[in-house]
Amino acid sequence: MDYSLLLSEFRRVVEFPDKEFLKLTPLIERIRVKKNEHLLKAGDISRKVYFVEEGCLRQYLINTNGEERNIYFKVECGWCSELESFLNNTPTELSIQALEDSQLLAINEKNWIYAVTHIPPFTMYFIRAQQQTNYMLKKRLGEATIETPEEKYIRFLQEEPQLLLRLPLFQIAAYLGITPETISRVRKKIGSK
Amino acid sequence: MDYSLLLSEFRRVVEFPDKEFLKLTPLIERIRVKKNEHLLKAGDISRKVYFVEEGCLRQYLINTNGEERNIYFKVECGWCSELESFLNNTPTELSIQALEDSQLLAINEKNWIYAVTHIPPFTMYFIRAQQQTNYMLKKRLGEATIETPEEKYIRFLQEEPQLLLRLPLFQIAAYLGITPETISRVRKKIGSK
DNA sequence: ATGATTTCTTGATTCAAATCAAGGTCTTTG
DNA sequence: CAAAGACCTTGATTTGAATCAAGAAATCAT
Repeated sequence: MDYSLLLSEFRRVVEFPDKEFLKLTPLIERIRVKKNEHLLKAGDISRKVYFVEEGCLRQYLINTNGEERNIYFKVECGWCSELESFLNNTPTELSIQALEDSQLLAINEKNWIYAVTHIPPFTMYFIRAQQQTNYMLKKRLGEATIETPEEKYIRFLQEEPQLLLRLPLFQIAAYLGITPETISRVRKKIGSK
Repeated sequence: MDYSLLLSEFRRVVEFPDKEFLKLTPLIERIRVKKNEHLLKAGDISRKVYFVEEGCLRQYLINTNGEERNIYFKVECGWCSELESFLNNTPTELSIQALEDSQLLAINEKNWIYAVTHIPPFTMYFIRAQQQTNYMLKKRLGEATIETPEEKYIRFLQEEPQLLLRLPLFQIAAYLGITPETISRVRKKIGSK
């Protein structure tokens, strides 16, 4: 079994000795999911933390009208989970779905708790990664209601251009909180794909 | 020095033996800030993590037009910080300001890193608290662009009614991402304060 | 390849919330 | 207490994005 992608992601952020990593790998399973398959649905209790080796996941909110908003997309080297549900054993309101056929690493609840309490570099990696997510979410929350559709799309082009190439427009629209029609018009206006 | 509020907050979430807590208290300082004073301004590098003993802080985003959006308010027993800036030594885009005269506990960078690497219950508390914030932010990010002003205000009344009593309306408006005029009209419509 | 389905663009129209404006209420403070 | 300033409400108007609708382009499956 090759876990080099995971290890390199850890080492991007913290020091992670081989010895500690060997304690972690037995706690991991590798799974494959098909495009459109759900890993977590609103109302379910989350049982696993996922690391994307290949493919793309989205976490999203759906309202009573069936309208959806994507919270984020996670591609290679991204983590996707709903720890709040996982740790408190409560149903989540946020769903997780594969947008491409994907290969994932998964850690279950018991193993995750073991890792975070017994493998210090994992703990520190986790705190740092959480923190980055946190800051990103705070910024995006502010931007969500202060920026115009044009500003949102231009920011997206600058910050996450690679997603444009692999996702359909309506998914990006549901991420930016605007309609596909509006994006189409912004594109025309700014003369950009 | 009395740190009972902090200790009770820890114990709300995790087990926290007195022995461990005594390792933490020497790392803390108590500070007072006046209403409207800034603890962190966009462009600054964050140096401390704050725990609110009394008063109210807000973290907010400001754009080039001077428009503001409040990310959240933190009152008694809340934590307010920008760890991302703090840990990476990079300027933050999110400011922190006192909205009332406030009494805070503060932990500086060196001490925070010591605590999170040497005081396990602090580490676990921190991970759990981060996680809660994370989930709250994800949900609010989805809601920010899917809910109507009326839905936002009603949710606010249900979830955080105590804030209504201590904050001016325009701060709440900047939190919900709508104008004070719109809130006024929603109030009239739903016949509620 | 070809038809079927999905996705994207463009145009016309509607509508909800922002903006602009003014007056009223509440709070602070000298 | 009076005056100033801050805050909130209400009304009139504007406007930007959503919605509705249709057709074009791209992708997928057989």
